Amino acid sequence: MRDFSRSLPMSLLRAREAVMRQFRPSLREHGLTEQQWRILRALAAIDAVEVTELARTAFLLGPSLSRILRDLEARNLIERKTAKADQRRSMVSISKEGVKLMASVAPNSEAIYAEITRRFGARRLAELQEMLGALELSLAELGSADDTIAEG
Amino acid sequence: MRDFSRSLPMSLLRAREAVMRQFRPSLREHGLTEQQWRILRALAAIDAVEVTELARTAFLLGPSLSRILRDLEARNLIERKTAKADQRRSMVSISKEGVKLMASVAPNSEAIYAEITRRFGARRLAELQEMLGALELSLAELGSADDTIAEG
DNA sequence: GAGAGATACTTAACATGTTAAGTGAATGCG
DNA sequence: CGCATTCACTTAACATGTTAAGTATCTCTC
Repeated sequence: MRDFSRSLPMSLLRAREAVMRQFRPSLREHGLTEQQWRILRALAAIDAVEVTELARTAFLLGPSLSRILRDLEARNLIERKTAKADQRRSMVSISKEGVKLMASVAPNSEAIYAEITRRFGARRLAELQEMLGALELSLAELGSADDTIAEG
Repeated sequence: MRDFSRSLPMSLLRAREAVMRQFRPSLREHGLTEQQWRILRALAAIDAVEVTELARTAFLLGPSLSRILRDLEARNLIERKTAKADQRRSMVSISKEGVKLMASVAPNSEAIYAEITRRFGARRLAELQEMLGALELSLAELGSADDTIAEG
């Protein structure tokens, strides 16, 4: 069997960890986890979203998002109100405080991203991202192994 | 601020998830998590290792590994014995049952990996892995942002 | 050879990942 | 209309990620 430390999943895991390792301390100083930060960033880009849509954008599973939203709401970083037309849905938006927090974290975060880009090379980074996107696409058609079996 | 869904961390996260999505169902059928599988694979390649070394190989943090080893030991998939020369260290090895389980999972796992390689292209996959390794390297010098501050 | 410090883990505590089950609100259809 | 189904979440339960603290053992130095 192939040396597993050279397998694609491990390469991806290590690469991602190397990157996140740069950001975590800064986020931590502001009392944010990586996932909470993803949610705030996703919310900052829009007015309000449904939870399901937010899950897709922030790439989180429903249950994780549910818990995190509960906590972020308790910290007054986001706001929630049920949709008028459909009582099942709730519209989530970032609060004033949330915006303020983002503003205090963003500069540092941007600087770190810039340093990573500088070290690895902007062109190379773009190539890498292109390949990652292509990989995702080539597996998306496949669905999960389960789906394949179910469909067969 | 850059659309975060196009950021490097998100690209890496989505790509890895797309890949792992293929493997998880098969592992699940055998009652294994991704991390447990990593440990068994790491152990299969050698006779016995110390916990710390295993953590590095399987890319797991100590506390996670500690818990998982406890569970794998309870399931008789691994064996542990304290080193003679140094009572602090414990040598971990895969058990006969562990080997048997691996043998039952490996074929399917190999097939999935082969399909991924086929879809994405072997050459392209090698290029991607090379870039991921390079990314890791270019950030390794940097250490974590904390270290940098500490050193400055 | 005794005590301070380092080492190799383990435990603890809290946050998230993951799957299954639960809840309340809409929808579709006879 | 009535009611089974679907939908949008939430809760639950268990596994791992992450940092800090704890424990036992070893090492090094005086």
